[in-house]
Amino acid sequence: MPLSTPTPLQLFLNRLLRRSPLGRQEQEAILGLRNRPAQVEPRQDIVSPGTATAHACLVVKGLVARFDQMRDGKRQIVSFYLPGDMCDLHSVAVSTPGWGLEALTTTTVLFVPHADLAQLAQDHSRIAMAFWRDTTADASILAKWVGNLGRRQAAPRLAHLLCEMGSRMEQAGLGSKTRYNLPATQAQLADATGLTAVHLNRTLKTLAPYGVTFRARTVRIEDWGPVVEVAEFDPAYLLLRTGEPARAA
Amino acid sequence: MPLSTPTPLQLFLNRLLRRSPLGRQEQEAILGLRNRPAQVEPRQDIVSPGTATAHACLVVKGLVARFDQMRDGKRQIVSFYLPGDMCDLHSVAVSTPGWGLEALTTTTVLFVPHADLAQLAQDHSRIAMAFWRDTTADASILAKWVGNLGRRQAAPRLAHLLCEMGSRMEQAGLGSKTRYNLPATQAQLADATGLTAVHLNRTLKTLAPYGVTFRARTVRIEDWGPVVEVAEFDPAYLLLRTGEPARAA
DNA sequence: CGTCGGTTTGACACCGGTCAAGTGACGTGG
DNA sequence: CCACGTCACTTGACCGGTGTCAAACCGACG
Repeated sequence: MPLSTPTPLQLFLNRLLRRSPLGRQEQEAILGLRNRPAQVEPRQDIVSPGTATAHACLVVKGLVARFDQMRDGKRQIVSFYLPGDMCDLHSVAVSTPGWGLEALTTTTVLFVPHADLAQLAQDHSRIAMAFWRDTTADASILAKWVGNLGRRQAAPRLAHLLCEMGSRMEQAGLGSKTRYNLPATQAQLADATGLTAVHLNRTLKTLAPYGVTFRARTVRIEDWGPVVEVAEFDPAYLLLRTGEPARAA
Repeated sequence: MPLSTPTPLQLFLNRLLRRSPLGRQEQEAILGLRNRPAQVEPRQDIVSPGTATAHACLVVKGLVARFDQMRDGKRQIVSFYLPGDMCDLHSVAVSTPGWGLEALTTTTVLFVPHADLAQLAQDHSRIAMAFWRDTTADASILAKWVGNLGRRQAAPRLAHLLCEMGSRMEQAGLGSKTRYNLPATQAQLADATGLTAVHLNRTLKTLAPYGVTFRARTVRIEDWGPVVEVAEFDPAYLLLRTGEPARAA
């Protein structure tokens, strides 16, 4: 439990603790991580495609997207990062060029040196495991997206994304899964669902009868059940712990 | 370098060594992993969707696919595993139900207990890092697939997959990237590319002018360059080390 | 010779892309 | 306070890429 106002690194620690038990000493090591805060304006690339970095990037406030860019400039958003998420944690294990990171809204981030994270993982096996788990959770979401893009039509596809973001938002303490702020444009949601902006707009309307609306950057889902139904959404892949955060022995 | 006939676990070790340095002791620990071999027939599920397992699954011979299944029975293949690949390494970090594993051809696998792998990671920080890297490489491929499915048309999409499989086959020592055995049916390739079997067949034909053929389960690419071009294929995301395997200090 | 799984082909329907125009909210500068 | 530009969203008409359905083909194997 965070005692006072949560520092940015607390957010990250909390996320880890949701899935992995960590001792007091390990928790302090994480909270003591060196870092450099930065503010990024909407539509600005935090990391341009093809650039290697020496820092992971913790989202503190706002919304960040990782994307793959085609030769003709088309973008496919490959994952969203919410406050508390560490964007490039996997790049501690492997420096990963080839993807870009874009701030979708005014965003506050913390840059944390890869080297420090790697050192932590080396010194504390439980932290190593926690990082690995965290990366695995991201990978699990990626796998689901592959299924979503490959085998679902526009409406269930979008519905699935909105269910996912709702669940993640709620779990991050940023709203309820049936009503949350999603600071993205329709064009960006299109980039995430593999649709065009025009068709995303139309698809959004076909979801209206189900009580799904997206206005003023706010997603509202009147009735969770039916939407989950069309989306075939099963949150298991998010690997959320439902109960208390895991505790160290 | 494997000295004598490579044991199955050697395959796995080699794969790890391609990306991570490991000392003699660590290498021996991996080679000494408890395991249970098994043979699986084509089209048979190694792990049914929704089942949790206590074992990771090392492919020794053949081809395995991880897939996501929709309510109506449609499948989306989410990743392919070649000999030497550990199918569910990530599930050591998090037990991941929700996906199935299917043998595409007659396949030999080795089941390795999660617990033993976890123990190894706990005892050897370099092994932990190696596992993490390995998982990260898989995740990188997943991310690329998201881009591929979301923003490319059938022909470049399929071409991209064939380039990827070629590169991976070659690197696993199972052929050359321009000519390799891919023991999958067209329907299964369709499941991987998010197409229907019918359209996959047609798409295959549109690639013929580029010198791409798939007959008798063998992919042939007459001229690598132009195909890479239409596919927009850049192998960086495979995170292959081009030079010597990394060595421990 | 018959069966079966996999592949190939054709005709047709439909989902989603493309292009283009129009609306509405908001901020800026006159 | 209004004129204007910008950006996101909306709508319509049309087109093309894929899906669907159904039949035929083919090679492997009994």
